[in-house]
Amino acid sequence: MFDLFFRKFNEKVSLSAEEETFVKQYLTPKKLRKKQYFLQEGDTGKGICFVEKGALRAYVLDEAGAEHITAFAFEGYTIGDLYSFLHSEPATLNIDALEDCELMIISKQSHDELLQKMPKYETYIRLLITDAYIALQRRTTTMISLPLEERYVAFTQMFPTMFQRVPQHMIASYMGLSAETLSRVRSRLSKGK
Amino acid sequence: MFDLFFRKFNEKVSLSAEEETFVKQYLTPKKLRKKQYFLQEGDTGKGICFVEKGALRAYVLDEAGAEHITAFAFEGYTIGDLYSFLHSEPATLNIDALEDCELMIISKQSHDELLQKMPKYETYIRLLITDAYIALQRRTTTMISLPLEERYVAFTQMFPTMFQRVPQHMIASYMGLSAETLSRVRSRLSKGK
DNA sequence: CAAAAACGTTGACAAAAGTCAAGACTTTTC
DNA sequence: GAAAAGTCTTGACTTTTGTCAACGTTTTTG
Repeated sequence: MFDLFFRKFNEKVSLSAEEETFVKQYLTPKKLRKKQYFLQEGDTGKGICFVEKGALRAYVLDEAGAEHITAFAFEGYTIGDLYSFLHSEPATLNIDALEDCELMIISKQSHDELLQKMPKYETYIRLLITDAYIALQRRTTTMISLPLEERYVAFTQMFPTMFQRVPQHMIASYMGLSAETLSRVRSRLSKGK
Repeated sequence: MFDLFFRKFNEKVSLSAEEETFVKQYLTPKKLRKKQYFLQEGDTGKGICFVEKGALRAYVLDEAGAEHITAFAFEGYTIGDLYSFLHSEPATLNIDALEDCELMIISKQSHDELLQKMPKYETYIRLLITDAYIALQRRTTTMISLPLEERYVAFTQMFPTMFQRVPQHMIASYMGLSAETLSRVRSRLSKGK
């Protein structure tokens, strides 16, 4: 149940069995059925979640009510509304399950206590956020510097999993495109050129 | 000379006078004239820099040789090619001075030593990257979810300084737009919508 | 298993953004 | 202080992308 969480943790900072037991106290497992929300705009205090199994997405709604997907999360990813988590403010993101999920939840209180009591946790978090930041930078750079066709190819290479598990119109949304445009890009790419 | 660096540091983690002296050993001041590079694509081991005074930009070149600005940095900001810094690999970014600059450089070696010897430094870095990540997330969300006019307004509010010190065509580049399009957005906005 | 919902594609058209070129104005540089 | 470089705007035109609608297919769901 906690397998993947500690596998990923140990990849960054190695823990003894005792340390793992200590950290486990602060984690709350949670299951989510497909389409259920982990977080809705306005919620407070829901924590962040590590994905043991399944897939989720985060999205915002614009004034017209259209969804814009800002992130996906699969096994081994961590997802949440980081700003609202850290500042204990209402969420601006919606996060829901694309598949049935098994999650490990870390509450703000657990997070703060772990930071205080366990330097290795701080290191883990630092490395986690650093990786996330670098990935997001790469995504941003791709968005502003590559023409559409190459941007699509770059995304398929960055996130190969994503393209098998997520409907195309959601990938379009994630890329800031209409579903039709993405469909046309794909057909152009497949017809040679 | 080190004033702003420690002011910002203390905003996140407070340091005693002795601790400040300790950290100072690891910092190298550097001045840069306008248009000089701090970093060029392919460089290794140049570190990251804290801006005491002045302004810089980071950009990538596409195959056609066009520049795409990925970031600006002003007083109090930290800028560098984070991935290449942390992994000691050749930079993929170019970073140059938009104005005469006074910088504080942290080398990879200093960074690693400080992380080892000083838990407060690790905390500072964690908080720094967290803030940077949240800001970048906000930028990305703005890019995919807002129509152009509102996106421009959102940027002017996010970075009020930027719009007084940076030529407009660079802001256009940062937003992933042509200079002409940004100029037209501005004229539409000024002529009362 | 049947009905409903979701999904991906395509066509016709409209809207948005990019490109190229010219011109006026400002700042830099020697 | 004159020439050069950089900057911003505008117009005409082209290309890209979005929108709306329709259709066939697959997946969900009761």
